[in-house]
Amino acid sequence: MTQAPVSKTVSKTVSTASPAVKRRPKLAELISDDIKRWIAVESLGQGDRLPNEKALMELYGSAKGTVREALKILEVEGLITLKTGPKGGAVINQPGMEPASRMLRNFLHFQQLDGKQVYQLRKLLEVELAASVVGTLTETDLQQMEANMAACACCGGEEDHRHQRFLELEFHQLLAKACPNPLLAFMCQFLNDMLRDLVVIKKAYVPERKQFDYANQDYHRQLVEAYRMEDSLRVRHIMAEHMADAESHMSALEAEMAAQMLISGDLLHTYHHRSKLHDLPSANAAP
Amino acid sequence: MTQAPVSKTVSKTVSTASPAVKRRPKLAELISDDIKRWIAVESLGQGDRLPNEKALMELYGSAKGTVREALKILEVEGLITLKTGPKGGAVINQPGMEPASRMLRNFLHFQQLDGKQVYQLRKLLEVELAASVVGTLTETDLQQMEANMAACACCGGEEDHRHQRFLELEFHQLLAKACPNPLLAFMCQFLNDMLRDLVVIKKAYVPERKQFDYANQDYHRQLVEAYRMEDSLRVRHIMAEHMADAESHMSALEAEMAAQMLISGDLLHTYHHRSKLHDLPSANAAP
DNA sequence: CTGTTGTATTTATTAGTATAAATATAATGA
DNA sequence: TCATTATATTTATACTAATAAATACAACAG
Repeated sequence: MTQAPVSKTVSKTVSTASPAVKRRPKLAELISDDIKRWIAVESLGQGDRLPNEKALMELYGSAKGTVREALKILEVEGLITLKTGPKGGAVINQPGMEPASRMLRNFLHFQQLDGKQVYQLRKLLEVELAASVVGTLTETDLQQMEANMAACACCGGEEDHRHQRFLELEFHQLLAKACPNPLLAFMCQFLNDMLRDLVVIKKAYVPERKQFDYANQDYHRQLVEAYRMEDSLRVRHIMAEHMADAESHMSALEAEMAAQMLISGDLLHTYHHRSKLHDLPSANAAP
Repeated sequence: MTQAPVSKTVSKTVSTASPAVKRRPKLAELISDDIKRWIAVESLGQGDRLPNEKALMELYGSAKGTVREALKILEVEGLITLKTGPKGGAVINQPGMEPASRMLRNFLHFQQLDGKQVYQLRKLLEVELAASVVGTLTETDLQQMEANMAACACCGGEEDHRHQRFLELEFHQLLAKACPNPLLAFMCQFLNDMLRDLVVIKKAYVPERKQFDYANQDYHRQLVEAYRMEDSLRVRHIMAEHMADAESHMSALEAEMAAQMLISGDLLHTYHHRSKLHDLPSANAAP
């Protein structure tokens, strides 16, 4: 009815604005960008609701599918969640680290990244992070860390060494969660997640290095001790040693990572599922 | 015809696989995950083609819209690009840093991040990066850096100080591009991009501090000098000083960032466009 | 008051159709 | 022979309509 010219206006405005080089922006992208701008300008947050699909349809003069695609973009970016039913629809969601983490893994999947490079960063960032939480750790935090150490020490016998590594990394995640610098926290958590998934994937990862486990536990013990007396310098020193030690124990298995980066977190449990695409008669063709 | 049971099979398999807590995964997500798995397992890259929409429709026994949504997800994640025409369709694309960068900004938009925290990381990472490219810089790289310095020195007079900052950051981008560690390179480029957009947004950003510009130019000059003689320690020292100096000159405007994080890069030029959503009679409601 | 059932609302998915864009190929002209 | 133009084909893009699924809320029975 009256919405057709509206659609025309939008697409024309932007197609002239982006002068030459790139492709014509798709309608759904324009809409999602517009909504994003709206979120930013109105500074919406957690729980605020977008108009429902029908309203957006007539607002932008687009069809349902187009609006859905726009919303899908925002959903993939973690900015909204879509629910069905009344009180459903698109609600603003302040994204956690997962979307960013997932994208970073997508990026790294096609790069060559080895364990040495991971530890090049970990040696810097974990130390900085460790120092940055001195004085900000609550008693609850410390207790969680101690609980983690207890779990580590308890099942340290003939149990699965992979579980040890899990707990070891969980300790560092606790630290990261307490970090006041969100960027630093993100980077450390990302590195920990990568190492954790590496432990999952490489099932051969059971090199019976008990001494390594014991050393880690000792480092953690010393760290908590230093945290309790809020000795920043000591924390730095211990963590630096801890990371250097971990790097030196880095197995050859960790040397090549970034191969299975795409299959992250949630997808790991279905890793062995056959892809439907395998049944294709002839699909790919590389010139 | 025969594809209806296929669809049923997929949804049933996974709905039982994810036991309790989360919502039923949507069909489009399952498909996109499956394609992702396919990409990883077959280790496809750059230019390999996915089957066209029709083929995917009958392969997964889903409707066009669903397949389109699945492809949309992969497109947002930067893993494929969709083109029309013959030889068009979905082609694998190894994503650059942009998608990850965008998501990270989405995340940070809702956190509180200030300039101090940015420099907490920059002081570590830029130094490490600077040192890591010693010996790997090509003559071309060095010439580009010198060209950048020349541009910096030339327009240094009464010109726009914002342009100075642009060039200054461009110098660091050159370094980042040469870094062999993709993660370190990403993080440094991300920090630079954030600072760059900050310069764009804050139009009031013209504090006539010529001394700062001159100091930066001198640091850069010294860096290139040290790079030419491949003096790793000297590079570290200069960059550390450079960053400390930059932090000390950090303006109050940079203190609060992370407010306009959502409106990144490409969207900045349309920043003042009115959002269509503003015309809404009554949309949002926060309980 | 409590638990169940029904109903309304909203998204999710499907189906079909039509349009526009991009490319390859054939036809045409020089 | 070569370049240019026209045409046809392939493909995504967009729209319309209709059904299915899920949830909140109200009505109802115990």
